[in-house]
Amino acid sequence: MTEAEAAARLADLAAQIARADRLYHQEDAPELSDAAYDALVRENRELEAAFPQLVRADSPSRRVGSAPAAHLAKVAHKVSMGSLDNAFSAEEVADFLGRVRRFLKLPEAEPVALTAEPKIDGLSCSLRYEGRRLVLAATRGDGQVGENVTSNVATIADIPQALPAEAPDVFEVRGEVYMAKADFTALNERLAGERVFANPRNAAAGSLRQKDATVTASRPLRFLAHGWGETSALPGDTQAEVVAALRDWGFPVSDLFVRCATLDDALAHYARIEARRADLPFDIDGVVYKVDRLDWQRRLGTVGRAPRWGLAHKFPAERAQTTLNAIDTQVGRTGKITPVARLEPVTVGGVVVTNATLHNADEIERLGVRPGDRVLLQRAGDVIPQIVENLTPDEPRAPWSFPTRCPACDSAVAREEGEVDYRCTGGLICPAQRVERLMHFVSRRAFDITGLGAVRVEDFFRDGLIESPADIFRLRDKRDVLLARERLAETSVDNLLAAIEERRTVSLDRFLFALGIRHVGEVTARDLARRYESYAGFVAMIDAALAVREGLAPVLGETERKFELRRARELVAAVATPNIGPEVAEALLDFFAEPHNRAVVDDLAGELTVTDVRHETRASRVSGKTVVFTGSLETMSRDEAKAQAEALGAKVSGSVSAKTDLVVAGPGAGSKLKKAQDLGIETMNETGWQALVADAG
DNA sequence: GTGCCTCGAGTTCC
DNA sequence: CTCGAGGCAC
Repeated sequence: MTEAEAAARLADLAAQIARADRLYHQEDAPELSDAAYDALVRENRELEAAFPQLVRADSPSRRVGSAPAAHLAKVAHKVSMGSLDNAFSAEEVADFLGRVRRFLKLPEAEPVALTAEPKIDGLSCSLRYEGRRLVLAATRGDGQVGENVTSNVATIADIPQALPAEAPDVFEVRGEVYMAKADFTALNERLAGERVFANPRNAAAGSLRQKDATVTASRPLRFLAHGWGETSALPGDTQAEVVAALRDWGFPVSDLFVRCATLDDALAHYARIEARRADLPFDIDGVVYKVDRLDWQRRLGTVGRAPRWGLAHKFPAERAQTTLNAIDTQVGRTGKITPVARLEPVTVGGVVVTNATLHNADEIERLGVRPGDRVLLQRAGDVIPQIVENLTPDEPRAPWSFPTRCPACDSAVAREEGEVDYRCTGGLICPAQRVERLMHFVSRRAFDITGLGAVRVEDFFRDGLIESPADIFRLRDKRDVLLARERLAETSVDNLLAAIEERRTVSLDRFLFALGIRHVGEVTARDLARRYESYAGFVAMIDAALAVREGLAPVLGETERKFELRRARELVAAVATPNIGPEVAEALLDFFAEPHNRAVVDDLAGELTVTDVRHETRASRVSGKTVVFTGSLETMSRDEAKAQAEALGAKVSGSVSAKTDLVVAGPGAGSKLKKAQDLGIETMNETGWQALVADAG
């Protein structure tokens, strides 16, 4: 190869790799397989080795973080890695403590000790030790599935490769991988000129998630332990004891970690940490509190993605001023019209912000903003940009008015009685809504089809390749049409089709969530799936409920209000699923009553295998039974009792009927206990219930 | 009827 | 992440 040919090839490679990086990171639509990507990177490296004088300023090899994380293997966490709820004021911290007390039903005199430590701005990492040897390191990822960074972590000096003999057989240490401020500055100087990292957090993330661990080794990464995941045994009964054990085993832990006996102590520690913030060798964005007693942590459990026993008390967000250039609107999958602020680009908290949501018309009115105004911006929770205040002095100007026509389909825009949002009335004909629904369908929490990101869904929809979800599963018949498309090579087409085939079998909960029925999100879809277990069972319920709804008519002498109440009650009874009330029941039935939706769902189901969902529970003598709690519970809250019952496979009901199997009665139980006794239903007190739970393990 | 808690839906940047 | 609002306990 001549030098001229090599130079041309290097230019070509730089462009291809940059494009692949951009597609992967920003558009979520990779066109190259991992192997193809690696081949490009390898060829680039070899050419540069042969012609060192030709190394380009924009060479992929000189770019920081050039190996995208896509190329790291995925690992499922045994115990999910959640995030913490945030608080921004002392009041919110007090609220948190109040919630803890209420959940645990603690007497007022009982103190709740908290641990407090700085919240380091790095990236969470889980280190799994088996037989006291480090066997796996993983990033947090989405909390359920992270990336395998074992070989990278092996290069971090702070992280022990082995635990001492007294450590348990299985132990997952969790903590933060970070880069010290001074090391970050030095690294950027060393990388001089080329694409430098914006902040230590990005530097740490970019350095850890390298395919080539020798790159990680050259980066000054550090680690601080603050928790744990799966463990075969725990070296203590409190957070503070376990953290002390982690330190004894050789893990760095924060020297600002303290145990606080009271709320005031914890807040004082927050103030102390905040005062020292600038002098600390690493970036922090707040203080983390945890309930010290581990038995309480276990009882408090987790809700959604965050444990009830922990809280991140964040420092006030950084703010910046900028100009509001325009207010645009966009249409969501439900037709909601959302106003978005287009801003003069400005740096806030280390990133350049150009857009910010304005949520709704009320928010715009509250802020009194119009295009041209100066506004104060912050990144809420250091992530989502938010307009805090309008800085343009009040002067009489025409207020910004909400569009009356949908920006996508020109249908009328309407605001329902008592609702804040304006919605496009175009429904099924609005292309924006159709595309958004398709995007929801393929999104990670729904069908999770890799290679079918926002950009491609939009392209395919526009060109008529995909009009409804079922069309996605018929793309395999259009392989030649796909191949004929620009920028879609054979490998990408086959990768995409393979990804689609992988999802041809789907669990009922994901299936229901993916349909995008109003008010039916992930949790509600799971409730429905657990209740009906199979697709056939679910459809049977829908048909029966639709028949009930058809048959509803006011009876003679019934007032409209009474009729509405009866209608709501009967629909809720027909759907018969926990946490589904009148509003969701109505939305569900509205969806299936629409013939077009029904056709779309039937068509889709015909392409798929929908697998049954069974609620995984521990076997116990209340599995499959209906339990009612009545009276007051003394050692636990109702929520906790309910959670226990559900974990044992029981259904919790609020009232006693012939279908009830067990009534757990505390002091002050009245009519429900009496009714249970009259019906000959088994009853027990709280101690009996605890024994039953303990029996199940 | 009221108030709490949780969920759903929409959003930003890399 | 934030907001509004649905569901349910009190």
